[in-house]
Amino acid sequence: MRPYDCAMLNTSRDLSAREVEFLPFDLGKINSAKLNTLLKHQQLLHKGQHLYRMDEPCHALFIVRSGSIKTYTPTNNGDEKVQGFHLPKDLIGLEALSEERYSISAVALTMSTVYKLPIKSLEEIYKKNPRLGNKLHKLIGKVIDNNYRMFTLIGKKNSGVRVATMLLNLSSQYHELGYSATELCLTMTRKDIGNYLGLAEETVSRIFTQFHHLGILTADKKQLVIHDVKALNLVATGKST
Amino acid sequence: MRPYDCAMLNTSRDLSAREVEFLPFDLGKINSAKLNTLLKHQQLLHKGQHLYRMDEPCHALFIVRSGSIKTYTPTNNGDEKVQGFHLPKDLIGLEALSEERYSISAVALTMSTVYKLPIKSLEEIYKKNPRLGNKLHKLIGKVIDNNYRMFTLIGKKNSGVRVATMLLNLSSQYHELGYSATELCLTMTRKDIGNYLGLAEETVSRIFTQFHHLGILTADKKQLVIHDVKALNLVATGKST
DNA sequence: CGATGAGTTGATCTAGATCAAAAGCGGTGG
DNA sequence: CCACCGCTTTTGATCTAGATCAACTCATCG
Repeated sequence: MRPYDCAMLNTSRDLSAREVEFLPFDLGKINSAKLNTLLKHQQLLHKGQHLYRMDEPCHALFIVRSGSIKTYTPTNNGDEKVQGFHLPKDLIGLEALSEERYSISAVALTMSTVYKLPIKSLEEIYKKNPRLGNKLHKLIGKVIDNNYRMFTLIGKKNSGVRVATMLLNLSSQYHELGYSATELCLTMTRKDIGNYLGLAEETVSRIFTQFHHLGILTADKKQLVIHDVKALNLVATGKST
Repeated sequence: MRPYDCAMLNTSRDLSAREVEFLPFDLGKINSAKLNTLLKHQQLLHKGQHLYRMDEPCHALFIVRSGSIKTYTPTNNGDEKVQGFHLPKDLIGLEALSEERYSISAVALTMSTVYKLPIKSLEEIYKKNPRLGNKLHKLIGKVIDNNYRMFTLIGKKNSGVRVATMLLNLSSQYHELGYSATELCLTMTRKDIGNYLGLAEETVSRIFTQFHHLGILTADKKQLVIHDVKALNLVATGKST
């Protein structure tokens, strides 16, 4: 299977059948004309370009369509806390619902496109299309559920488990998108990975070489090849030595 | 101001004006009869009793009305990861929206009461009462926003900052509920606090005595008195020595 | 080309974990 | 009422995973 390709995409406003596949909803009865009235516009982001910044007023949520988005909290001292890496089908911006103002920032790690879901249209979705509203709820639940998994990972697990788990998550997410689960492109730096997992970049690097020596994977710069998914799973579940 | 009191509460089905104050919604136009059709039943929990357990099917969200609820993820080895402590007005159970099955467990730390919000009624809320639906969205946003703060706290901050921040959060939450911000009852053990913050219980204990020596607080068993909120804030923001 | 940033590897240090012991304190049952 | 057990908390001593510091190698790029 082909590895994920961040190649250029069509950026027209209307959703084609192919694109609709990429939405995290089971669209069933909803035709794309109807959907277009809810998902207004899509937006193209170049590498390094921000989708939104902390403290900006929030008028919309976003669903990633292609590429890779990093969310992070800037800290007083110029540093940052990486909060997540978001691939196609991911919903982002929920954290802003409470204050109608983004409380974190989102930046494109590669050229990316996102669908814009105006907050005003949420009400309409719930009213006119309860099934879609239900899907949205499930997505919200998934975000929160995933957060709890992260708390366990960062609060209780050692560096090897953290890195292995993160790589497996990436792998399965790519797989669900129809790409290779074993050969993929890390869109983020070692430093970003470390920051996300509560580790130093040197530690991440060491774990990578350690996994390489165990024959589990090969990580050459951004290119990652997983040779032994089973072994990686054993590490992630703490069942390895 | 009186410290939070976990005393016995009336457990009748209908909401009195006094109780309505305790809901996290700005109820404005909504009269309590109408609300009763949405918030079915309330539930009394004794100390140690579970509200729900991981893997159980989920039919409802809950809003804490009184007492103190701990959520946690049981781990394979009989241990657990504490995910949160929930006080009145907190919404819990969102993580179950994605699978219609709870992915964590919730247990009462003191005698508590909760309002039950059946998932089926969510649709109705959005349809018939968009204002209330909007409030629900804000609550969801708040939960997620708070999760990001926790990621930063646990991924980047040292033990002193973690404990100070947690105590200040508790303090301000009690304050918002109309209780003393400086004199409060810790409903959880040191072990729970440590587990929640990614620290050993011994570390939490040491931080408490350290804060005591600095004149910041007195923690005698469950009883906490904050003597110097300003200093505690300095610690929490990393601006202290 | 120089420069700047990403990645790797080695040496050293330290915050906080772990291990150990003891004290306090309910609760229970005879 | 007392003896006992189990749980929580505290404090001290020791250990270690991972941070930090430092040096070097590549790529990429204006």
